[in-house]
Amino acid sequence: MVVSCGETTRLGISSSTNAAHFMPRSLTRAKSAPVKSSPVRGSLTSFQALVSAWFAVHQRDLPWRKSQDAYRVWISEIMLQQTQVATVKEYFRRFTSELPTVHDLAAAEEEKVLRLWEGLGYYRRARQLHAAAKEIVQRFEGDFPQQLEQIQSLPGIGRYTAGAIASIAYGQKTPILEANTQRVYARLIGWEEDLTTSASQKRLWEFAEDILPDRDVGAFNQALMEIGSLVCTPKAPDCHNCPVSDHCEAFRQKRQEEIPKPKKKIQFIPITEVALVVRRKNEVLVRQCGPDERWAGLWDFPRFSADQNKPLDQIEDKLKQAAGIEGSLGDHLTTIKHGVTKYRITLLCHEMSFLKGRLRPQAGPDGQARVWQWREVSHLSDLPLSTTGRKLAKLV
DNA sequence: AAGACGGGGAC
DNA sequence: GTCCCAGTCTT
Repeated sequence: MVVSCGETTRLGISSSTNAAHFMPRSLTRAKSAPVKSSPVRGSLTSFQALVSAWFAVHQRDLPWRKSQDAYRVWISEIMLQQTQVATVKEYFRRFTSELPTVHDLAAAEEEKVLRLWEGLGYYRRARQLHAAAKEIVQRFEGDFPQQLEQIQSLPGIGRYTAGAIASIAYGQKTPILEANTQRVYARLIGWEEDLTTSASQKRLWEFAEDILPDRDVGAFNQALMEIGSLVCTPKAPDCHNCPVSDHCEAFRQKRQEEIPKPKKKIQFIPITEVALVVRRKNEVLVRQCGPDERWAGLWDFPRFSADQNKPLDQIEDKLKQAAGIEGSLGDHLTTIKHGVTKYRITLLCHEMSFLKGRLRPQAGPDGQARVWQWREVSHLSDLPLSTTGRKLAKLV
């Protein structure tokens, strides 16, 4: 490790190899006030310089890096929550092209916002984004707030996203901590414990704050995430091409594959469901999902949980009870297997022809009676649907 | 502290 | 198949 003159080593003034006695008295520190040791192995300024230099060369060309406009930074950060960069790219382009400003978003119909979000998942993000835009127009007169606390007060914005926006859009010295940086930081400090405990989170946020440079914080934060994404990967991290391997405790111990501890895996629960394409002339029956269920705000075909062994048992009764209409079960269309959080769903899709009855009136998510509706098949493209709903709609 | 919330990329 | 992803919000 190279320590340049004047920098503090990890051992601070207790190091016997530093050049303190060659320096003017004014640059040395009194023993009675020991300096806080560097948060990383070696010197912090060296670490920061290596991170920034690496980023200048290796950063990807991403659509949200073309400007620092707070609105665009915000949209990208929300889209990127639990969602990979590759997936977000095209969604970001389309969304910001259709709704270029916070005013456009605030004024848009929810249906339009959800349609732009369709396929991205975690749809609450889209509804909260929409709600936040309205709040920004009302509370902040259309100007995206700059104070960290105000940013985080917006729906859908937690500590990570607030820190990301404040640093990237406004250059504020605010820390971030997300999937990439949790892994990077845990390795840098050789953190042994499960990352999900509150003690671990506290330590990692503290580290994130301790390493911040005084300038270009937004680039620095993005650089650490980029290193996590491209170099310091969950499996087989590319330590020999890592700009900060000299500063990494896990690498020093050759335990980068063991740190951080793997997350405990979730036990999947297999379930069987039936979706119905209920036809009445050139219309089909659809339903808007309520605010407290999966795909809240999106539309879906009538869908029922079913017994794995006899999934179609009493299916006509289930439809009658839910929607108030009578139908006759028809052909099997397709079977779609998909996962939602901890569930592995086998979805049997069947035709059903309309016989008689009037749709049961029910209050929709906004209080209006439109949970169940007949929709022209040709207009299904206007409705925001879940991914399975869209697959089914394409077959209709 | 744990669970809910989606869908797809990468191996 | 498995693991993981630029998290947030609610129990």
